[in-house]
Amino acid sequence: MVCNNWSCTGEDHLGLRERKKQATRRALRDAAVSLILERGLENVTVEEIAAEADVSTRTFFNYFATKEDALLGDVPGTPDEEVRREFVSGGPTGDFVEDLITVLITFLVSTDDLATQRADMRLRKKLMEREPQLVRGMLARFHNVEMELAAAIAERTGASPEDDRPLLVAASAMSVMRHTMKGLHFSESEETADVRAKIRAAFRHLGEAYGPSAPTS
Amino acid sequence: MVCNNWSCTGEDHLGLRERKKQATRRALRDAAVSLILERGLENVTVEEIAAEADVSTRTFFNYFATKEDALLGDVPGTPDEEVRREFVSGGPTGDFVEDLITVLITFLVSTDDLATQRADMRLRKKLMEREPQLVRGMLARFHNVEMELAAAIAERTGASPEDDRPLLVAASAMSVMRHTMKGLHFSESEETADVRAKIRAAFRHLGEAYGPSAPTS
DNA sequence: CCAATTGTTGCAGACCATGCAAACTTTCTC
DNA sequence: GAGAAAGTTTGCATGGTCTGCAACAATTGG
Repeated sequence: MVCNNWSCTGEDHLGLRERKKQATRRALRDAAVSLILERGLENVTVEEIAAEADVSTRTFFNYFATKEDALLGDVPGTPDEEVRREFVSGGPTGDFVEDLITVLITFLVSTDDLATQRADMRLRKKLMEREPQLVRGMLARFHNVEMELAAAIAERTGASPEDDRPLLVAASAMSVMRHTMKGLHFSESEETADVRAKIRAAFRHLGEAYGPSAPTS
Repeated sequence: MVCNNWSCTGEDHLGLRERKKQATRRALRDAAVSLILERGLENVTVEEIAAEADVSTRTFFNYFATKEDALLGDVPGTPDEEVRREFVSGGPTGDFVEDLITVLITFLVSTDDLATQRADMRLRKKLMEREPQLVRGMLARFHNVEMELAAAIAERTGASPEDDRPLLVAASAMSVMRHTMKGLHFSESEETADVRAKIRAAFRHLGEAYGPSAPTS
């Protein structure tokens, strides 16, 4: 990978135009995050963010629809298409919960390199603590993921379109994921296996709480 | 209950001032809902809503912080205090899931009379279908409920403050509730017992999906 | 180097939302 | 009841968000 003044993350053989766009986007995002961590969501205007990133206010809105968008960024879009296909066709292990966890994890780690990813996650966590209103927007994004996940589950289990249980399972799985994320620190020492174990424990706890032999905890 | 030109729902022995306020609030809410169902969220301004309710634009904002607020209204606030206390102290049946369902149901039915309640719910459903953006706000409201619920669960189970499993259980319970609400029609023929059965079935399904003897569906 | 494409910018304008002070209405007190 | 106290409504001014448009600038491809 090659680094220059503008870009350090993407593929190299992109045109100048594309690289500049990525750079501007990142500059805006960074400006938004740092200013708002410093002064709070209400005390920073789009105008100031744009100025910090050396572009016009108007340009800000060419990149992000709202101020929140600049902060929450391009969080978990769709899962990796390959992972999705494997899940739908019953893989990789054949165990429903284990395979579900695999999919959930791919929502967390996207295409960027791992270090950047983790740093972004830590920043996002800080932002949420500073400005709880942002949780709102985050939940909305998760809702989109939930829909995708439900579709995948329906496909894997062969549920009929009227059957809405896949929606239920997807919704609760997203609860598990949200919950697990809250407990993560996104530090260097956190291994994927640890994350998997945590998610597994959460599912197990739900199974025990709601399952056939429901205890009182 | 006594009805007059302004108010038909609340207690009767309220002062004139209070009755007028309730009436204005309802007028604004009704105006917002009907205009937006008719023309869409983007094509109705606060000015128009206020005009329809015969108050000034400024007054609108004395009642609601945002346009969305007028639509989603005073949805599930806190659960009935009495129900909460009973749940916390291990009642009413002693079975965790059953008692949880009881609490969830009280979130759905508040102090208003049942017919109004159901009509409001139907309207809200229509609004959501017409304007999916509103789901966002609804999720945010549910998030508050989730926190309350988690606190109640923690209290009942005696979990220590660092134990975050109550949060997990509350989150998934809210998923169940959201899911169940989607399947309800809020018609006159829907009995509380039916609702309870549906929620129970959903919990059971989760228990089976994630439980010890996890099947592949 | 020219032409097509794409990105940036400023401007005008609509709308949302809040603070403030004046006018008005209800309630309280005597 | 009359008048003071408390609470509500309203207009006005202001600042901020966001969009459409048209001119301008930069990149790309031949």
